[in-house]
Amino acid sequence: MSREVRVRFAPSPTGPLHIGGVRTALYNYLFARRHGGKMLLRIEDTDSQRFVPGAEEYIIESLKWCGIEIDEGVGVGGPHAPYRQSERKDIYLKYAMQLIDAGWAYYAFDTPEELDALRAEAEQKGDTFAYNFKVREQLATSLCLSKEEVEARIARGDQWVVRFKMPENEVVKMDDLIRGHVEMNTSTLDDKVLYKSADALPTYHLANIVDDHLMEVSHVIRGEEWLPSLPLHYLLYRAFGWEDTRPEFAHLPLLLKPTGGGKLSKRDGDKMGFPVFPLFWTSPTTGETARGYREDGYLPEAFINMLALLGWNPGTEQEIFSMQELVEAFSLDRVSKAGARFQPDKAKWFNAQYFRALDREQLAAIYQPILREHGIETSDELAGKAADIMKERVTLTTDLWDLTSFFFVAPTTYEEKLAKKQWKGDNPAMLAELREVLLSIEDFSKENTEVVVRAWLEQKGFSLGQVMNTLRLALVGEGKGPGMFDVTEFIGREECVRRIDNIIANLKPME
RNA sequence: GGCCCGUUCGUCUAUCGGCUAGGACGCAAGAUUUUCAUUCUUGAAAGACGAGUUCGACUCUCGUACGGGCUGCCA
Repeated sequence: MSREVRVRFAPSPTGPLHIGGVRTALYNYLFARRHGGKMLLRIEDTDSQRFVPGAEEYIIESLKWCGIEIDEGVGVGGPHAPYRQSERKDIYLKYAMQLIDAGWAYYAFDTPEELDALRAEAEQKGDTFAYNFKVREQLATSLCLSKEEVEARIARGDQWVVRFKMPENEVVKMDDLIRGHVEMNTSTLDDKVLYKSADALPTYHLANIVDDHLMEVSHVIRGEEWLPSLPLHYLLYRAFGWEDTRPEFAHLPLLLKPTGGGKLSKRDGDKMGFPVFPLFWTSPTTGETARGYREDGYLPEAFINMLALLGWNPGTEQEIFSMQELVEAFSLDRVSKAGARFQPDKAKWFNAQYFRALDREQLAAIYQPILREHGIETSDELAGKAADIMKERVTLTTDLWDLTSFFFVAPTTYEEKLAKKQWKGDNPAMLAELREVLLSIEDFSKENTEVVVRAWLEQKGFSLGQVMNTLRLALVGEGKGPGMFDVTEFIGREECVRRIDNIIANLKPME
């Protein structure tokens, strides 16, 4: 049986998407593209309590920044619209009732308080309360209440939920594309809530199965935290009579905190010393903010490349992958089983690799907004050139200004260590002489300037290091930066002279 | 606690019974360099433990330990 590949990314809008979610979306996307299928975006907002305004927009913008394209779903539309579960409300009740009618589910009237009490009681005895075959006939459920009583309770407006009637002692045999064959005994499982009358909304389990079926999803690729509910999902497909079209499942290894203490979560914010979100986020309720990869100066291609390799590998030694290359190389059976700790240093390395591959036009586009923030108006050509000269030293795009500001702004202070070493003895006089040499140069290209200056220093018997470092002190102010002839060419003859005059006038020789 | 999943260098990983266990990040040393970087070379660094299967186990089986997930009218 081969059917059209249709996968979905189905986040819950309870806050910003974290990088684990992005990776899940990415693997879904790669799988869809690899097999010529469709990528859907469904918003699972069935928990009215945890809904966070702005989260959906954030998710969409994040995917867009990452280059993960949605073929069908929220923000795009499609044949199975709507794709927001809160807008599909009326669909689910019917299915919940169908399950009750078929004996696969039942009404339960326990209040949250009663359940809390039962849990507390069990805990006191060192037990864990489970809502299952052992207790369901002793509780306020349609399994033991009379039909009249059930109807009366519903009619009078008592709140109820629909629970799945988990069979007793049955071994559910499941197959996972990543983990292989998995078996679980239903006696260890409990009767999950499928539908809640309080807000007339299904829970994840029901909505998920119904929507995946209705939307003709062929493969469910999701985090490993869902593995324990797989038997329930299998049983739901069976209860609905949809086993023939039940999707294949793949449970991805979790992304762990770098400290090793559990799975990465939204609450980690950026307290780990690196962003856990793709984009900057401001909480609409608390006003709290969290850093994002985009704002921190990462290139989306580098970010994606890094994420792709966290839990998957191509089996070759290739490390740098464009999205297209990822699509071509991706396969679920090369996804690893063990959780992966996120490693911030590697993300930086990827970014540095991608940054140096940028051409001047791309560099200018990235650098111009940063320059403007610093009050520098310049041409795209010069912005691109400045960034290009220094690009091998850039890790994050936010490094750019620190690394290249001297191209645009003359130094006002001089690094003490370098000044102590260079601004003494004959060096000030030597620099004054070099000023005249520079003034005399007609063709100020770096190649020509270098020829002239080298000839001069050889004739004078100066050492290259001495001259260059003193000149660096005058033009850059610090012991860093590109080759000095890159600097002279970039800032031009007049600016060179001006900066030399500046240091001679303002910095007293050391001794 | 119960159920489930996992376990190769510090980290991400390769190895699908024959290994001198490979690569990458990071780290260290050296070389190149007008500074800082880059680059290049080299190095240190791993099969959780115990049984079994086998001519042979990192690879298969079982147990133990450890890690993780789930155990909500959250997803």
